[in-house]
Amino acid sequence: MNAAQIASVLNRLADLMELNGDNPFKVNAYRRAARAVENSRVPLSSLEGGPEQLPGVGKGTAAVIREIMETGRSKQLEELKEKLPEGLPELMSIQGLGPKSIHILYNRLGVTDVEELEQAVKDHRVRELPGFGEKKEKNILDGIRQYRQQPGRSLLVHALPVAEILLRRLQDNADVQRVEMAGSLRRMKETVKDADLVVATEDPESVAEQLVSMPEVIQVINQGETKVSVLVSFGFEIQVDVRLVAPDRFITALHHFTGSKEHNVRIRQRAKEFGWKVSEYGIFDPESGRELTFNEEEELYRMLHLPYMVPELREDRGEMDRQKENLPDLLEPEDYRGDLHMHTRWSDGTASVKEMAEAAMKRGYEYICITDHSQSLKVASGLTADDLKRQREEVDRVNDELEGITVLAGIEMDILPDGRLDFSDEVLEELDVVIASIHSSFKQDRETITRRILNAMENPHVHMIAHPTGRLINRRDPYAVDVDRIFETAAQTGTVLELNANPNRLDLKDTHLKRAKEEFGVTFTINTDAHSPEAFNFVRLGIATARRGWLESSDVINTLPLHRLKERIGKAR
DNA sequence: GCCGTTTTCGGCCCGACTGTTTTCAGTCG
Repeated sequence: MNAAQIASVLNRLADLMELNGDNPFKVNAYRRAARAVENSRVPLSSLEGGPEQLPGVGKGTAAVIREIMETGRSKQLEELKEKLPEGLPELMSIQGLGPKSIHILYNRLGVTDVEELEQAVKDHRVRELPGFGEKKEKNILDGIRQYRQQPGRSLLVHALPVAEILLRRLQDNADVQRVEMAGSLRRMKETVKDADLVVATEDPESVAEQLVSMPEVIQVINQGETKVSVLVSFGFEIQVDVRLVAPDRFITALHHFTGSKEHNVRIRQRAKEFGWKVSEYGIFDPESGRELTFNEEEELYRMLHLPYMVPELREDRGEMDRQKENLPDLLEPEDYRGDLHMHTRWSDGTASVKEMAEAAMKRGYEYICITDHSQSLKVASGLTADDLKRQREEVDRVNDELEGITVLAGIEMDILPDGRLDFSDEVLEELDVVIASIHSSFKQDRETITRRILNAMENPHVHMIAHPTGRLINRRDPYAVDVDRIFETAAQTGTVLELNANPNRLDLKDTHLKRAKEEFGVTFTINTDAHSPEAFNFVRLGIATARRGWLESSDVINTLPLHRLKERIGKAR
């Protein structure tokens, strides 16, 4: 059991305890313990003095953690699972229903799943319960309908341009003094539920009017003094929440609505240590009655004697417990010197080698690497060893023609279902960069598919593993791969792991990056896997994800000048 | 369940909003 798995058991335990009607503070204690396990800088097994060394872990939760580590199970969890109907946790995802309501519905009406809840509402049995009424019944019905439609979370790559369009429109409004994105969008999470914006204005009414009268608005959900929510359609539907605040409260509101919720909790606890109160309106000193507002977020953090934390770090994944010098000096877009994974018309790309190189030059890259698919990937017109030789000639020609960029010749080679590689060592050693990846037999069991990737990493000619877990966000689960063994072997063999910046992949994801770096010392590469010149733009998402994973410039080989890059990937021993 | 240079007991983050309520509980972000 790794840290993430133990944390997941603790969280599950907290969910069920909550439904069981346990003391909310106890529930919260389990959630805190889960976060502590997940955020621990040292593996649990090497914690001298045991889990109770972690902040928020005491005798009780430590015993549970020990039990999970030793047996892989939790007796408490099994008892709760036994006691509570299977369908109950699902009810938590219905808007407006929380643990208290579900507890009552279950105990008084015997409601155990969504269908029974719907029936109970239709029979008007729910309105008879204490604390419920007619309106609540209607809300529950709406909640069920919404839950079944599941609009789900939007990909960052879709939501970001919408928010940017709205941002520009608001900036053009003379009544708007400042406007910024907030929420998970500003934190650059891989998916977002809605697009949050914060606006500083003296005239909220006029701004609200502008928002609700935009042509893309298909529904006004809420139009109040301080908040406008609209459903817009830009080829896909997304909810946009705009907060309207007085200019002097802009920064505290921006901070509050940027979140995350967990980070905000820690910020408010911190303020309390000084006897202050933090809210979206400012920092309030109950003694003097003074309320502080700010011009920049940096001042807010300084006020709390904290180092400034960029939005990508605000997840309560340890950032609040670090001194300034222990916070990462995050990777910046300017550090990025070249893309090492892309396709051309030789396989399934849309552009030539030269067109890709020219597009890369325009972006100021110092180098790129052409990595078309290998022979076994027939659907993508994979290249044979012979094709590779001819492609190398074309790469050489482009290098002669173009000044200021170096084109490397590589391959994205399939790891075959039986674990063999698609080319012999003799073919591989001719190439500048060898990326290995999986494009078939995704459904293999954990051991088989993990072994497949380990094999590839153990080959001295394989420099990198592309999209190591194979997940497609919202569409396909990761392979059953044991990521910890991948990280461990990557560190041992010097194999570089990819953060694939394709917006559907972002693989490795933020939490993997952080753990692979901190616990295993893995080195990474960020590549777009571009199949066209336009796709180079995705690097922005890759860099944002890397920042969410606490990566610094020195963790990512794409920040190296060419000669040092060559040294780094020359792992043949 | 956890925690303590004001506390080993009595707290545990803040405010808006809604719907159920004559003063508040639950949910949400």
